This record gives sequence, C-alpha cells and structure tokens, in this order.
Amino acid sequence: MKQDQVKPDRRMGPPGSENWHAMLDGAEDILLEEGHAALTSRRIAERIGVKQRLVYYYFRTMDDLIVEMFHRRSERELKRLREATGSAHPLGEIWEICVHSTDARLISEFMALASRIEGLRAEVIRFIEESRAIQVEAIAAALERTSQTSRIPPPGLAILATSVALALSREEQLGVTSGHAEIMAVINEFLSSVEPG
Amino acid sequence: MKQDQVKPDRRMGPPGSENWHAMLDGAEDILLEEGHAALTSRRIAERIGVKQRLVYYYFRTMDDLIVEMFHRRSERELKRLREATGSAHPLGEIWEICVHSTDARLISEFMALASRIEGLRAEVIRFIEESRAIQVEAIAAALERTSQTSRIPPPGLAILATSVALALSREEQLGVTSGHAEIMAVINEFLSSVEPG
DNA sequence: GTCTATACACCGATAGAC
DNA sequence: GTCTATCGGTGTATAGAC
Repeated sequence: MKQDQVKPDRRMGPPGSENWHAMLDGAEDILLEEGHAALTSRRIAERIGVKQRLVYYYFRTMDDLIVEMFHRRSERELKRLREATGSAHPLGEIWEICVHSTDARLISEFMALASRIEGLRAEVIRFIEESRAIQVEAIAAALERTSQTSRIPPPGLAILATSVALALSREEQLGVTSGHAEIMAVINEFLSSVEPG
Repeated sequence: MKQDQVKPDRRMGPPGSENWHAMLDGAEDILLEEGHAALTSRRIAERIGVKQRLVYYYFRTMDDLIVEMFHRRSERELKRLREATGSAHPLGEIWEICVHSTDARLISEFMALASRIEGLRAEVIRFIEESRAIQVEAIAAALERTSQTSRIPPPGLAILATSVALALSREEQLGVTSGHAEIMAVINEFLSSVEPG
C-alpha cells in the first residue's frame, strides 16, 4: 500500500482544467457513496471515462488528490459564508449553510482521512479557524445591531452552532431524531430574536 | 476487494475467548492509529502474533469483526453511563464519560464505516438512542431534584451535550481551541447550578 | 485450535509509445 | 494529453493438513 520516493519533476496536467475538476467531482461522489476505502485512482478513472494512468497526470499522488478535493470544497464554502455576512439575515443564512451545505458522511470521511494525511489535516484546521472567525464576527455584529447581549459570548455560540449543526445532520441521516425539535426551537428563537423576520 | 457467498456453516471460534478479545483490541488500536483503510485481517493477526487465517476462525468476515468491535465498545459505555446515574453527581460523571471515554478519531472512523456496513449502522443507531435516553432521564431527575427549570428541555440538553463534547474532543486533537473556554464556562456553570460541589 | 498454502482481485505508481 | 502494459505489493477468504 505504501510507495515512497515519487519522482518529483513529472510532467503534470493543469489544475482547474476540465479533467482536473471532473476527477475531483468523481472522487467526491465515490467518497459519499462508498467511503474512502473505495476511493482509488482506478474507480475515479472508470467513473469519468478515462484510463487510470491519466489520474496520475493530473495529481502526483492519491493523497494530493484528496487534499485538493477538500481544498476546493472548503474554498467554496468559505466564499458562501463570506457572502452571507453581507445579506439581510446573515446568521440565518450562515446557519443554513452549516446545516445543509456539507454532508455529515463526507465530514466523517475527511476527518478519518485527516488523521493520516498531514497536508489534509492542515487544510482542515485552516478551514475550521477561518469559518469560525467569520461566524464569530457575524454573531458579534448581529448582537450589537440589536443592542443585545448573550450569556454565551460569540466564540462560544459559534462552536455551539457548528457542533449542533453537524450532530443534527449526522443523526438525521441515521434516522435518529430524538431531541432535534427541542434544539431547533431554541435556535429558531435565538435567530428571530437577533434577526427579526 | 469484494467477495460474496461466504460459506454459512463454517467452524467458528467462541466469542468472548482470549483470542477473540485480543483481536478486537488490536483492531481498535489499528483503527485509532492508522484508520479503517489499514484495518485488515493481516494487520490484526500480525499485531497480536497469530497467523491471518485465525482471524477468520473467530470472525466470519471483516465486517462482522467491525460490528462486534463497536458492539463491545458501546456495551461498555452504556454500562458506565447507567452506573453514573446512581452516583452523587450523575451529570458531572456523564459529561466526563462523553468527553473522555470515546476518542473523536474512533467516532469518525465508525461513522464512516457505518455508511457502508448495514449491521454497524443499526448498532450505532441503537447506541445513540439508548445513551440519549439515559442522559435525558438523568438530566430530568437532576432538574427536579433541585426544583429548577431549564429554557431548553432535557432532550435538547442531551443532544447539545453530546454534540459539543464530540466537537471539543475533535478540535482539541486537531489543535484548534478557539471558543472552547467560553463553552466550558457555560457547561461548568450549568453543572454546578444543578449539582453543587 | 492453529497452521501452510493458495486462489483471485485490486491497489499505487511508473515506463515509455503515440 | 492520453494511452497500453507492467511492477511489486496488499487485500478477503477458503481448502485442507496437523
């Protein structure tokens, strides 16, 4: 399974090209449907209708491909979060993004992969820190706008929102719903008190 | 990678025996240290000093071994939770169990595996529901004991505790700590208001 | 109970032709 | 850019001896 000393100066395909995106798209689908044990260069190639060799023309190693997959995804999500802060109901939109944008299955797979791929772990940390910073700023601004104070300071509220959104999403996929309605009621109450409408 | 139609009446080793436990212990270590892509019959055998063939004497398939591994773990944790409800500070102990007993990496691996192993998914659902029921009962009892009411009803508090405990554990392992102190302050405040001391 | 030996499939990564 | 062909290695699971 392990192979060292990859040639460092191989001829490579251009990032951002059509095949490059198609491979990452295919990789995400496989990760979602079959898990990372099935995420292989052969399956990616088969799924998008090219030969396996081509995957190694666009990505130096499979680990590189995985890191790039997470990077592309997190950049998109950070962009959406930043755009949400400028809207009429920033907190409501940010909450929606947290709950719906990213599949709980995908998160589990990336977390598991991050334990053994150093480059991915760095990307995950960067994403968590950046998204939390955006959330904290949005929460603080919303509280100030309505002259409210919260018993829990903004950084605490941010981590609370993130963890609950992930847990709800995960359990919903499993078919467990006990306690969900009660939590949603509290969250909706908070949102409408800070962002009327 | 996939092999169907396993012989249904093979001679099998006894569950609960020394080797049986040793194999599950080894499997947990591998899952923690290297992830589920490295969780193979060969590595388990190598780790505990037996030949690969023996793993298939104690477990019909690798999926069976994985389900058994989760089952053994969850039974232990449910037992600890039930015992905690009878102690002097039930909520404090339950919180400690949630935060420390189960590694966030292990959870990620099991969640990822549960997406593709039906039997494991059923075990995970059963564990979540049972542990939540224990928590809800303990929270309700503690509130009643101190004649307190909470804006968030017990089922909501239970899911909140679970999700926050998991998120804190995961981020701590990654080295992210922003917002953690704020959340812990709120939780400790709640705990000491319900369970003085 | 535990072993050797083996079938058969799949994987990462590369060499080098076109 | 995309391909065929290939290396060395790992995986699940079984047959059958001791």
